[in-house]
Amino acid sequence: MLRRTVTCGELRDQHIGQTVVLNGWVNSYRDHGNLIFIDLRDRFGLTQLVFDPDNGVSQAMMDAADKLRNEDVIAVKGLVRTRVGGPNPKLATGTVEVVVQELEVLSKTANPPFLPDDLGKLPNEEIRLKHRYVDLRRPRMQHILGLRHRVMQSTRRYFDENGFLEVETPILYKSTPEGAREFLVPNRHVPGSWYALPQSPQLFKQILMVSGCDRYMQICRCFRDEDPRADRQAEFSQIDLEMSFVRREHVMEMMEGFARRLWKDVLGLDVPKFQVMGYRDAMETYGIDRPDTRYDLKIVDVSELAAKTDFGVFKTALEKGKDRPRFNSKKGVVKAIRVPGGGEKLTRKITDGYTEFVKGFGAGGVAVSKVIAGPDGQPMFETGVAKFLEPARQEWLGALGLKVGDTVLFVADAYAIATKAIGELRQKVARDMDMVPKPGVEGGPWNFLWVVDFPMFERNKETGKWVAMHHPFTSPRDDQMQAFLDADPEDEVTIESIVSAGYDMVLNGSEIAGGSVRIHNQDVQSKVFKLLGLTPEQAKEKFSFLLEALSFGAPPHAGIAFGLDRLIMHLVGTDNIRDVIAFPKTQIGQDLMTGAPGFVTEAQLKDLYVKNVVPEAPAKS
RNA sequence: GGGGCGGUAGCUCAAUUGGUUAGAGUACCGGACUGUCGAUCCGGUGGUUGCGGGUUCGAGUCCCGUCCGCCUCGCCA
Repeated sequence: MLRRTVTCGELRDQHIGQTVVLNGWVNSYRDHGNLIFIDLRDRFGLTQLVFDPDNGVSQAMMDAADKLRNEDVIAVKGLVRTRVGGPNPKLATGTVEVVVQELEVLSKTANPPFLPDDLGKLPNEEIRLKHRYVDLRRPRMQHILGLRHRVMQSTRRYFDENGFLEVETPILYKSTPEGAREFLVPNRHVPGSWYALPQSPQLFKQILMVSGCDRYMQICRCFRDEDPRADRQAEFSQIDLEMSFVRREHVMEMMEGFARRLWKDVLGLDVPKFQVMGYRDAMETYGIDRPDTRYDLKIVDVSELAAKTDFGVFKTALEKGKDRPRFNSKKGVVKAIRVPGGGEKLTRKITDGYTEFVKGFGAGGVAVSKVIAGPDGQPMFETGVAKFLEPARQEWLGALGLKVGDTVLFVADAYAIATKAIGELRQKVARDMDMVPKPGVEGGPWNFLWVVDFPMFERNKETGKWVAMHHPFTSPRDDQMQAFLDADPEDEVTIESIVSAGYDMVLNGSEIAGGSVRIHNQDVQSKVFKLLGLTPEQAKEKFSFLLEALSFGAPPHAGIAFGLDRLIMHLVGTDNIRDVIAFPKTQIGQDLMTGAPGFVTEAQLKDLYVKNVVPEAPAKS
């Protein structure tokens, strides 16, 4: 085989006169009869080859070149020269071409299902996933694979420099049925016993701290058997981290430094200092715990003013029950968003759509009004709920900062519903108003944000039981520790007021990392388990190894995990997680290329003491 | 589990109100062509309209079921 001396992205004017060997795929061929051009492609770029009979190409070679087709794999030896037909500015190698002297066809292709270019419309995703090896040849996909690689390299460098130890943790792990649904793996040695695949290495990394590792990192695979989304796969990757002898600020500082390094290494960008926002502020002002601060559209609580109107919808909502346990006993709320310039852009049709939209989150609808210039030139309300606002016109204008041309949107409901609905509505309005910058390098800005001071516990909607908002190993904030230990488990008001030492890193409205200071004290851990309704026996059965470890000299420790796939999505500017995973799965967990998951033989099942109870599932014989 | 959108040639799409032999571009095959660069020109092959039923004189089109892909709610400690 003719082995390459240069890649297809390498040749420049300085190489003119050299004899080189190239290997690659035929990206396109332009056959002029007695003159044939080939664009040869590899991961590194494109180079134009010429088969030119005026330059000593034999008839046999012309015949062979004549048969070349897109995606054939070839090796060529030839002379680098200036392009006779003028440069091609679209190619990095566009000033030169290689006059072929030797051709070796390494592999002929069958007619490919599609051509791996980024020029036209992509085939549908089903086809791309089935022939993933063709799809991955596309420059765009090669770029993403390369960027992901660079992120992982940069990650390892940064944490190595900062004293972190890369340690692998088991994939075959113990089932702990809290949290996400688990993937299970039978163990043939003990009939009826099962491993679970880890939702995350959470407990192992804590135990590594107790083990004296001091600082741990791992780029690890995690498994959660829940329905996927555009930004979520059942099998995904985390950059998993844990540190000993630190408090919240130390972790946040280290991780902010990491993000800053990543953006510098990968994109060459300097990221400004992160904002820090309390969970409560995030919920009040943005209606979500991961605010997108790239656009303003702040949410304003107008309950007090709304109570003074004669609008029945507001009044009814304000009478609603006290589902606002974490903050105070206030009942229903009325929340509003001022949309600058909405009067023109947000048509009746669009705002009618908003009512349907918020119904999806359980709210009744959206009340709308517009601010126009009145007869005296001063702003006044018109359309929608204007007549209910007009009596207190100045108060409303003042409270919301409304100007002529604005639209104001209201959602009135019980606290949790109104907050969620208007938070989602805010994001939809921003898209409709074209206020959301494009993602990726051309877009920006990069609004990094820490969200802190989450509640420790929240009520499960169905069972009414306390559940840990982050996970059961999250510590109360240092200044809340004693209050937590002293708290009467029946004292609902106190329990829900306890704030944790957790933190989420949010980028442009998406959670890219989450973590917490961990409990390193057995008493605190036991109290958490108790509040979560675990008896000491149950806690022991599930987590005895952790409790035991904590009893044998546990250092204060804290950690965080980054969603690697989401990080990459931001860095490349895509909203499809499958684009950043080499071999992703579909919505029902299938790999369309390999056909996984598949059926297994009865003999395999018998070995595992597992019986198939789905009669229609055809087992292979 | 619920809601929405989609599935027609290898690929991207079209096909009037249910009406002739389901078309076009591209890929592929054959031919022409010595400076192209998403080459061009001429000709050709290529279809279980996802699958299974039903309605009808007649179904890509209407109805029922089902499979698959995507988006989404629930879910994701």
